[in-house]
Amino acid sequence: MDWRDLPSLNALKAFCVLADCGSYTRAGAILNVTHAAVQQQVKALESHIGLRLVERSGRKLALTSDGQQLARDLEPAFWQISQGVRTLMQASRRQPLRVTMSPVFAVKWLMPRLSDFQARYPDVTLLLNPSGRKLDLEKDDMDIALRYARRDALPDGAEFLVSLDLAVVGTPELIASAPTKRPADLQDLPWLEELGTNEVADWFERHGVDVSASLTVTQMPGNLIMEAVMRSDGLTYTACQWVEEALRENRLQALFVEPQIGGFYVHCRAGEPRSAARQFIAWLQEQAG
Amino acid sequence: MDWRDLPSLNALKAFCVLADCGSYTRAGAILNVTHAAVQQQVKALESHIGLRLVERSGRKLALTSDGQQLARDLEPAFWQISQGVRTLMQASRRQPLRVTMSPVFAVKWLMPRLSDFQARYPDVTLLLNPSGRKLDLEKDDMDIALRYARRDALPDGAEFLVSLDLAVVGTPELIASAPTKRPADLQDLPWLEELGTNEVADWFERHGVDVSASLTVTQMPGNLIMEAVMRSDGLTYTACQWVEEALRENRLQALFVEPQIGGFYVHCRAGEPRSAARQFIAWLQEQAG
DNA sequence: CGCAAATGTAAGATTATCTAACATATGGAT
DNA sequence: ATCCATATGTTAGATAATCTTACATTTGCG
Repeated sequence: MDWRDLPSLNALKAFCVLADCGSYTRAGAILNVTHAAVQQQVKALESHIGLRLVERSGRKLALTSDGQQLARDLEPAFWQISQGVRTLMQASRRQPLRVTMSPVFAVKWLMPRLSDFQARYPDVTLLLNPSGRKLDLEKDDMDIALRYARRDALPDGAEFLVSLDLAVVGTPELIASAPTKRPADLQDLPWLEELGTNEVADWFERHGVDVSASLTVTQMPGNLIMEAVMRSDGLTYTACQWVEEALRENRLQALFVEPQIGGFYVHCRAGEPRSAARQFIAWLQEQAG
Repeated sequence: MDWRDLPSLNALKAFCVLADCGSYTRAGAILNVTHAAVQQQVKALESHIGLRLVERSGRKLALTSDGQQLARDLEPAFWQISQGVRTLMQASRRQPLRVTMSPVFAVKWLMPRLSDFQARYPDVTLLLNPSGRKLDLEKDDMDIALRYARRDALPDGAEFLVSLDLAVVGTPELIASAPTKRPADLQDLPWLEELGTNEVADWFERHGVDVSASLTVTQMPGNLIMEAVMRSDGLTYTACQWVEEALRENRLQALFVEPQIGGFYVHCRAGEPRSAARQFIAWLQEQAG
């Protein structure tokens, strides 16, 4: 295959359209360019090949016999290319964009805004996967992940989205039931944390408290924790933003607030080519910023 | 046919070559560009289609199933295009370049230089047609004409080549046989001119001589004229350059020399696309200049 | 482990391509 | 016939696509 002295493929395309419709002006309209562009392309093609392909007779154009022969070869070839590309593009459009995130982020931040996205990009189908488990983009076949991280530990390639103030949260009653001046004071109170995580012990460690001593931590599914906290079953460590309303109404209190210590970032699978992914990420950033 | 959202054909070409050879670096070499160019084109194509087409596993590349499907469509299409173009280009190369000119120009100017052209462009076949008749480029199917014109009457689109000094020419014997001070003196001498032309009468008219009175003009084929002039059969009107040697050796004399009054120009058929034509014309200009 | 040989990325340079503006040509309407 | 609407043809300069350069990253091999 002699790829090197192939003429400009755009010129071939222009000629093929011209052959189809028999007019520079109309061919230009079809290709969304001016007649002059088509005419220059065709001229360049004639010059590359070394034969006249088009002839003028009056106001009409006609292909020379060489031009007709070339058009006979080009038309099916371009048709085949067009079909092949179209098939893949349709397949691509049918695939929804798969997004994974923690359930609390889905409920508190993403879902309330989602109707705006769907109004602006009605063609994009989102497939949300709220999951406590941190899914792997490649292995679990996800396109985009929205995850929590501390500010100082953003993974590579992540784009920061929403800043969060983390704090220890409990009912005023529970907090009043014991001293809460220093972090160490809290180790005698009951704690609740998400199944499979180690947030509470980490928190004490970061605050210089040795928790090798007794520490009552009950693990439960994330969606049940706030209910239990509200019943004064224990303290938990969470973002003030997720319990904003309860804090405002004094149904909950926040202790040892760490402002903007971390937040949610967006992570996109490497090399994701779909424009829908770019659109969704840009929309997330707009909503966040 | 949806010509408008076809992806960049160059990107498709790059992908097709990549699919062929399985390496950005090699594909770049084949297309005579860097690996980075290929890789950007393929990435742009993935982004246009919205699907990944290529995957890296270690140092090797592999097409995704979508990529394989696309390559299956593209390869025969590009092959067909390539064949169609190649066929026409070969046909074009086989056609010789048809050049018409006056016989004297062929003999005195072109032929002596022709071996230089053929040495430099051995691929170009010239078909020379020396002809007294002024052929029509279109009707007589000629590509290039080399013709005489006065400087002040160059036809449109003509490129001037060689400047000529025109003069009345005759043997010293003939010229000595009568007064030759003023143009009018010459009207009593015998004249020779090319068949079918009117050069002599025109010359007298330009010099303000009324030749409605007797004027002896013998018309004959151009190639016989100089022989007859040498035999003192008459005067003729010609370019000093064509009889340079005879003038130098005083076998002929020139009267009323009009320096640089006209010359030969080259005229190419409108829209001639062959590079051979451009090469020949450039060579003519170089030889002339 | 360090090197060689790939791929990946981004900024800036280079080309190809297009537009705008005007000239020319043609066929039909007045 | 002459004018006008509608084509094509041509060019300089603007715009956009494409490529290169230079560097980073990844991977397999000795």
